[in-house]
Amino acid sequence: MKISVFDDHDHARCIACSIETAEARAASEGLRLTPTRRRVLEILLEEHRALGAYDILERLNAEGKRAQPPTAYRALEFLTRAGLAHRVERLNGYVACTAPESPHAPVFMICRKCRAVAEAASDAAGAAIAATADAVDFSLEACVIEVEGLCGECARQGAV
Amino acid sequence: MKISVFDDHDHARCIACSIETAEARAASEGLRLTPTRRRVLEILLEEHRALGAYDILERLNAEGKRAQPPTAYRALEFLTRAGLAHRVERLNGYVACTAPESPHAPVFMICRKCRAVAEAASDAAGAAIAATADAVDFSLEACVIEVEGLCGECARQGAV
DNA sequence: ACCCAAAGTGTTATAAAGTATCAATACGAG
DNA sequence: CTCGTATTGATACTTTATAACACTTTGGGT
Repeated sequence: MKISVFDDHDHARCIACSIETAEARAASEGLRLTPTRRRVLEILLEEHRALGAYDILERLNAEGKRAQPPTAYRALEFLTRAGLAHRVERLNGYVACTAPESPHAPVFMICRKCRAVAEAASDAAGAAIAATADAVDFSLEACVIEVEGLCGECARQGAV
Repeated sequence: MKISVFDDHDHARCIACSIETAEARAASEGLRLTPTRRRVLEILLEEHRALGAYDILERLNAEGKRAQPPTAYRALEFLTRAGLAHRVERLNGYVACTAPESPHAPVFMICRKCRAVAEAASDAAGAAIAATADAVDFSLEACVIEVEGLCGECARQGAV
């Protein structure tokens, strides 16, 4: 298995596909993918990196808006609730979801050198954690798994 | 298995034991457990809850100090590097480590009602995540696993 | 005992991240 | 059309975190 985010891939297609899914979801589930929300999703999709709310804000404002912090936070909250984006706790940032069709407990792989963030899935990890929660009588509602290290590319380049 | 943090337990002993371990580690590994650092560890040990740096600061200053933010952050950084405390990303907070003897990849169970934070361990989850990282050619260095939900007590009380 | 370098602390200032509030507006079900 | 709800705009503020620099303590070498 290779994880495309860390390598070259058809990024235009990657974006188009996500937007398409978002629109389909919006149509079928009554979500309101307003212009700002849609634009924020596009901005997130432009990079496989976590962007902070203020990064988003900067980019919105570079396009002529006069947006204030709540604008970014509201759009990001909408997107995360809709499963179209995820918050990366470790980075106080957000990434577009790369598998918005299906609900899932994502595992993020954060390269500390190139800052790329890849979304993987690990049913085994999810199951193990569910079992642990169960064993200690804890009723699990949400799960954050974030891994930090080096992506293959950076590791081969002998990153410090 | 029961997780003591969510239930009654001999907390005084729990604190004493951790401080003792910290001192032993300091002696054997050349760590400098200075008065402020030690006091911060004690403060963290007082509750099985995540405290923010500014909570710590407040408590230090309630005791007559005139500490500024960097004082708290420095002590917390020392403690986390030494493995005596952990940062809980989800809460922007810190908890004392409940198993400071051995290095480990902790799993935090965060009760969203009573705010208690329990530290569990799941070798299976760690192994699954390591396998996932390996599969995508990612070289893992650190791993954050944080679970949110309800502890048994709060769940039984019919928490919302 | 004395000096030095490294580690630790105090202090000031500021950056970065996130939220409360309220007025104005757009939207869509009836 | 119109009423109620969701969304947006705008102002101000809180919380979290760090940079920078001077000063102090500590422990090893001589």
